[in-house]
Amino acid sequence: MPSPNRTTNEEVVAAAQEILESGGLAALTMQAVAARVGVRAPSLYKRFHDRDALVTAVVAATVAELGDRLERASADLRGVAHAYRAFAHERPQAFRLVFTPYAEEDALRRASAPVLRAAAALVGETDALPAARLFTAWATGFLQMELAGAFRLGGNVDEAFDYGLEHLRSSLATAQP
Amino acid sequence: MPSPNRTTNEEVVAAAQEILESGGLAALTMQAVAARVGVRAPSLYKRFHDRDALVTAVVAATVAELGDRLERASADLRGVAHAYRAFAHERPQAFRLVFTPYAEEDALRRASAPVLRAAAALVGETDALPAARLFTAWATGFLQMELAGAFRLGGNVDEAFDYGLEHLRSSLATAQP
DNA sequence: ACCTGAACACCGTTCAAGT
DNA sequence: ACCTGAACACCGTTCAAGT
Repeated sequence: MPSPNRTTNEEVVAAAQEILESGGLAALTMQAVAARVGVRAPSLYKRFHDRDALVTAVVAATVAELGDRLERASADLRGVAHAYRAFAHERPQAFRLVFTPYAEEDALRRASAPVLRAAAALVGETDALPAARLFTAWATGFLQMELAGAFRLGGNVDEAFDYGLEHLRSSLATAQP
Repeated sequence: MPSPNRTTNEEVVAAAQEILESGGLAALTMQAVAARVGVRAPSLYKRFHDRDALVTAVVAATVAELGDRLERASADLRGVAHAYRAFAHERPQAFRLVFTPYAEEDALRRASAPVLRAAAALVGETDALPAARLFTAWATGFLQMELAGAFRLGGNVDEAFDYGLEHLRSSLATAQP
């Protein structure tokens, strides 16, 4: 065994996450990632089949971290909502990739467990799934629009988020159509 | 004037839209677009400053078409919602770019006029803006998740959309928190 | 005036050759 | 066993030269 490993998959993914966040997806090149971990680009192909596989691994790591954040947030829907938004603000580039074909289904399901629990606490187990979907769709769309700058049309964005959150909370808590 | 124009900006954008929809953003190369309109890639730089400017023009055309569709839909929130979803299904690749920094703010505002009117019809002029935002965020997030395949976890997606739509409609119609 | 071939920098990817 | 230089195909972009 003349050559020990000079890096690890985890180190490569972490380097890729940093490059993604500071320069966007276009900056996430095999050469940039390789340089950051101290190897040459061809070495990365021992670890990831191609650039797409590396991006997929980056998104998987992002989704797992998002899930951890939601787990640690206060367990009601308000806590989950604000943790979700805080994560999107800290990692806008990575967040934008969470709802693309790069994301794998089982990782998304694991990360959504805290949302499902918070929804169940509000509306009961029976209606938890549709309620969680309604909430997640709204929060995801809101953040996507906020990150894209679609809210520059005046008005306080923090207040708009809380307005939507409280509206959804009260409507979910009272009735199911 | 020895050389008349061999193409037009509109033709270039239309070609780019077709390539985007059939092969995704990565397939939208200057060479592919040029070939489709019968010129060489360098000619496109007479019309668009760079690839980013061309993609921006593609998104602007998409947003304008989306606005036309929403205008022609039946003017209530149900009609607008289903027209929005139908457009996303027909043009998933283009739709995905609508809420990114490629989209320009004034184009988005024009396209959202029908949503604002439908919201006003439901909740009155005073609360139309927050209601329209709540609806748009939900619909956008739902479609983003649907297109990303995040709803494969069983259940009828059409029913989930209508469930969310009716829930939002009734909660908007009854009370503002 | 518009278009193009040629050129350059850069990227993804492969692979034979190094240690 | 892992890493790399060299090579190839491809892309964005510029520009002098064609008509």
